[in-house]
Amino acid sequence: MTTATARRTPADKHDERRRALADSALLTLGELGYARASLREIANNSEFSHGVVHYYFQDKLELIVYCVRQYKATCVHRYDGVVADATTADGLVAAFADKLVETVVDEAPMHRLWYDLRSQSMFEESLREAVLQIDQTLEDMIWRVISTYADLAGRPPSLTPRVAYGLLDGLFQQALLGHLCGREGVLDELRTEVLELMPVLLAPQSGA
Amino acid sequence: MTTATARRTPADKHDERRRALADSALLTLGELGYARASLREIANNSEFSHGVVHYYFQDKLELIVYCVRQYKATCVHRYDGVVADATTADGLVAAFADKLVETVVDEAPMHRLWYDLRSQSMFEESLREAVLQIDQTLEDMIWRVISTYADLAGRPPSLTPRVAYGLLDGLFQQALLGHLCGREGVLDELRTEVLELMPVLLAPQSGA
DNA sequence: GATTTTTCTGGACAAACGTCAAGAAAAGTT
DNA sequence: AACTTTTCTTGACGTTTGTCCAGAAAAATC
Repeated sequence: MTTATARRTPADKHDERRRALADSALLTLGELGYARASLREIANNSEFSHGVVHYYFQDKLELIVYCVRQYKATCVHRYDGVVADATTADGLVAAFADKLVETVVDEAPMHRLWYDLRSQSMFEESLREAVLQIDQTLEDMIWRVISTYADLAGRPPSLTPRVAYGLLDGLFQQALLGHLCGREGVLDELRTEVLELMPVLLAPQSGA
Repeated sequence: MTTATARRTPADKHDERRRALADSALLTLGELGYARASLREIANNSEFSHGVVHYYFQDKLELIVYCVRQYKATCVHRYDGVVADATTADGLVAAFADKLVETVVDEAPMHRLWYDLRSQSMFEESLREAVLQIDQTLEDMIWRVISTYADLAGRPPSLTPRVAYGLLDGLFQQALLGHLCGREGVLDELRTEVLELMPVLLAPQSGA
């Protein structure tokens, strides 16, 4: 039991299983949404049986919240590369816009789930704490982009982090809906919209 | 039967009943959300029995879509007064911001329902047509404000209607969530955010 | 006022839901 | 190898759901 392979404590294994179950559940949740994804459907799309859910989670809500928190962790560093690799202000904006478009395409199920849960939290109080935390993390994520952009441009941001996040989230949500509805050109629109919006988020150029 | 009081055809009465049922259903939907509002609960909060729903609507989805369309009709002229009464650019912005704040407070249930349904439409294709139509109407509504503002200020808008709506909708949604979560100061924040954002939506002042 | 048509009620149905628990299977321990 | 603990399966439970329907009640028509 003290071999090199037995490095995991039972508690670790328990957590690992929870993570695996949540990973699998996220797929079903992203496909069906919060309301229509039943525990049986979630279990059917996993390697587990439907009873095992209550072995690792107290109830459905705890599973959902755990899933969302886990998703947050993978999502919140999506634009870190954009920030790290940026050398010019315009380059950062272009890379950021591209990454946003890429996210709409590649991560559509996860993001509609996120918007679903945020809407549900307006009705279900037990979801609000997690939602507010995630929203804050996303706001921070966006602000890292904005403040780096401001540094590169040599101009301070003209809006608060909250507003900047609200604006970009609004655009993103519209684009996601349009994309899921099959509207043509919605991705290019998002890109140009972001390219036009970003300069506005900084204070007017002093020497103009 | 040809008296003055019998001016309504049977078809009219049928429509009237549908409207009354939808009005009642909207209350329950705004309280519980799309997923948790069952037809029985909707009927219980109305003057009808749960069976009558299927007399006036084919299924739950048709009722929901009808409700949302009906809500749209009452919602889309909320800012008409603001536009009509405005005499100066700054006055319009102030009145608009006040009206937005008032809407967050007074119409929170209806608006969280709207966000709920828009999120659901990302999963349920049968909701998308109605959602896109309403979104377009809301975009038009916002654009009437923006273009009037632009006229009064003597500066053209610097963004497309789609972007303007996306931005304001993002701010509004954040404020609504914050308000429902009981966060202090969120209403004043929304007001100042809008006051700061609106000038940005117009082209830079020519003579500055 | 009788008859037809429209409107509404309340119960019944199958299906799906979250939850639970008894016991099998596997893993770990001595 | 015997035993304990952990992990998982399976079936069952009580609700709740959307939908349907037989028939009552009301309205309209003649």
